[in-house]
Amino acid sequence: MGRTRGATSEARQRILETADRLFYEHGVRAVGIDRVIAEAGIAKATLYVHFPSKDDLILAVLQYREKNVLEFFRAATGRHGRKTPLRAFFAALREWFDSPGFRGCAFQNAAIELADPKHPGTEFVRGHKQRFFELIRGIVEETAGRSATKVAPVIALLVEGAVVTAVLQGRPDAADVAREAALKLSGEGA
Amino acid sequence: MGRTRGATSEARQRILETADRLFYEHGVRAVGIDRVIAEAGIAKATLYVHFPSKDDLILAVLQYREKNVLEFFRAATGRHGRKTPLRAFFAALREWFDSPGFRGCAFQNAAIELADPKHPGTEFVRGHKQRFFELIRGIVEETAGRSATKVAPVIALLVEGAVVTAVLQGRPDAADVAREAALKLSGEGA
DNA sequence: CAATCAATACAGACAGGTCTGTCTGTTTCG
DNA sequence: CGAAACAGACAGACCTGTCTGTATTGATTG
Repeated sequence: MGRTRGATSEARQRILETADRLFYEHGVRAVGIDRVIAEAGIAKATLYVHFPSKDDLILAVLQYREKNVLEFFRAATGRHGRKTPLRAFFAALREWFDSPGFRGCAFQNAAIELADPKHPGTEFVRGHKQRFFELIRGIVEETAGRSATKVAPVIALLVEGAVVTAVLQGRPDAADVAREAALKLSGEGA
Repeated sequence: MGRTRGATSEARQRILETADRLFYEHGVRAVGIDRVIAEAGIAKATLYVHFPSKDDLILAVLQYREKNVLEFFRAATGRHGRKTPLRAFFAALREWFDSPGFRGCAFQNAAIELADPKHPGTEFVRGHKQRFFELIRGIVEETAGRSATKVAPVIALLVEGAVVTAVLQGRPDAADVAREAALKLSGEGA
């Protein structure tokens, strides 16, 4: 092995994917480095070559995940059939809630586990939530026009609330409650 | 020492208060038993007499905290001046967000950290959320009458969303966004 | 009143495990 | 040869939970 180098390494990618999966399933603190290297099938030294510390790995995983998350919602909102963008967004949200292994927002979860507002991971999560809000605001604007400035923050709260509620209840129903309220708020009616 | 016994022990109470504070500030996993006993000023054996394992302590702390939380909101909602119960509730929510050391919902945080839906702590949190919802529903009913059945779940989502948003942003603004939306939904107008 | 007993809490060593991060040496492949 | 990854031992810290032995205190009893 040992062909590519730096940010495009195969081993690096395998580490990211494995850590992402394990961190999401069990939490960033509950999963040790040893478990990541065992399941990724790589050597410990290799991991520490690519990520100087576990905190660096956590941050890299969050960045890696954000790409996928934003892509998922943009794609799902884009390929809406006859649905409006807002309806398509909530369909994607519901789809996410229904997906196997759903355990809420990985960013929120990580921020809570890190329990330190100055941790690089937490700061990244803060940025992510702003970017996610911008995504929502863009979608709301397409439907609600200039009243979006007022309703977008409310819809964002509904979405956040639905995520934490769904994961705790183990049921996706909260997505529908949030959708109905959001449609009404945005003037789409139920 | 050694005067009282069982559930009324002074040492037991000191353990609960200390663990509650530490668990809330740093998380249930980040805080070790050694730190609890050091800051509570009790012996390790004493802790294990009252709580057979750390998981038992976590559960006991959650139960202890629920008493205080429900009391806080019931009291705050009860002693509203000219405010309606719903307005008083959101005033209390805002007060909580502004309180020093605010770090979101301890139950939600614990459930995320435990990352196991079958853990006794997680199951208790699930029950707590139901009880908290009933509290909200009761308050909404006093204002919105029979439409409460429809709007109470939405308001609950707004509240949950506001909590996680406020703690991540480090700002209490989300409480006001949620309040305005909730008042409108409940027919109180802005 | 004085001696004793039971309950409670104390201090802290200890075992056995896990954690992160470092390091040595080997293998694979271009 | 040289770059990358391999395997895995190791250090040092921390974790939970157990255990031994001591001190304090209220109640009991002679």
